[in-house]
Amino acid sequence: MAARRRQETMEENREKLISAGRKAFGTQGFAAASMDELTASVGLTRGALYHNFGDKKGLLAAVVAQVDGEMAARARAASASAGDGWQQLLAEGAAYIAMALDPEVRRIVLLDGPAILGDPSHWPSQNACLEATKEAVERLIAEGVMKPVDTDAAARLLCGAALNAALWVADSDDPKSALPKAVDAFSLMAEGFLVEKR
Amino acid sequence: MAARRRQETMEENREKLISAGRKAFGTQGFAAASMDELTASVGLTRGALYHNFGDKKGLLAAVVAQVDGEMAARARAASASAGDGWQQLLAEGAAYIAMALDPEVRRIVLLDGPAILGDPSHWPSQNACLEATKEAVERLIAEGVMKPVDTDAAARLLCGAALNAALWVADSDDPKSALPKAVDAFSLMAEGFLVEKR
DNA sequence: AAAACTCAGATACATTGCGTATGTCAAGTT
DNA sequence: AACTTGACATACGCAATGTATCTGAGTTTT
Repeated sequence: MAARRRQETMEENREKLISAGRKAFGTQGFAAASMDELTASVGLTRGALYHNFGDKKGLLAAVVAQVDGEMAARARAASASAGDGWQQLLAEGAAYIAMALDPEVRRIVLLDGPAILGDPSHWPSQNACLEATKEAVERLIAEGVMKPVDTDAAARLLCGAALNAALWVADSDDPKSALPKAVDAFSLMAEGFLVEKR
Repeated sequence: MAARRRQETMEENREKLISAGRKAFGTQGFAAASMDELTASVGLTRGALYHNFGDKKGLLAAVVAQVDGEMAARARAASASAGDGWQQLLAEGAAYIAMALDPEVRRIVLLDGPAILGDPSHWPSQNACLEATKEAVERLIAEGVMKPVDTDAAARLLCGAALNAALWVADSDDPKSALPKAVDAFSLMAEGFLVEKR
């Protein structure tokens, strides 16, 4: 057996734990997830966990950062294939609503994340949804498309509306039919920020 | 000592526990609150807790129901002293934003509530914010003031935006100055639902 | 009114799970 | 080749939940 590099295996183990964390936190929730089971499921012990992430919250933070990053990437993709700046903002919103239909995302990023780690705007991962939305809002205000409002407030309202709507869609009796309703209502409400209606 | 009625003392003890729950859950959060300390603080033991509420979550549900009810009352009051139907809706939204500045409300109703008890729209207390908003939206659509959208979706978006904005205000560096920004942006965004701008 | 019964709450116990202190052995260093 | 480092394992203490059993004040029955 060829001697493995130390840093190499450590990185692999970190990745294993984060991956297991996504599964456990996503399905059972943060509180119910046992760190003994989690670490054993990837052939390690809690020793590895506490060495790498400090504590249970540390693993959650790492998991959140990873999921958040992936969400940002998908939102950018959705935004890029849209038309003008305004439609890009709407596309991002719709993308976030759609992403929040993933139970893992809901549980980890929308429910346990804020409850355990505190407000998303203070996360080390700098909550990608908020950042992206804020940048888009700043651009649109500069272009005179959107009315001049506080960009942080507007970004928060838009994200909050989208993500909260997603929670509703996911928990509704018929998610398939609720999704377009949520997206429609979101687009309509967002138009309140427009200088001139379309 | 006069003999106390059985039901009477039981009701008193339930009230004591709920009151202690508000304090403990509101300051320490659900997970960190010790039921031993909580019950002892009102001169009882966990026996009373588990007998009355089944488990820790049961107490949280009772606390949420109480706080939720009080919020609804305050929202109705704010709504009643506003002008026409549309302004009433905005007043309710502003009231919810203001209420969410109370740390107890934030922690219990906005953070731990959804994470532990599940989606607010399925709470036994029937989340008063959603209900009130939904009724207001139905009225306004019937009157032709608001565009015809799905009422559940619109209510969810409005509440989600308001409450999420409140979380932002509370955690911002300068809540005092953030609050009006949040209320302004909320009012502006809500106008997206209007048939004709004001 | 005395005996029988109920049940709200106390007491005691079993279980689980986190975090920490210490040990250990392979990978890296001199 | 001896020494050092540090990633992870092992073992332990502690806290907290939930459950099973007990008790006695309050209520009903005879």
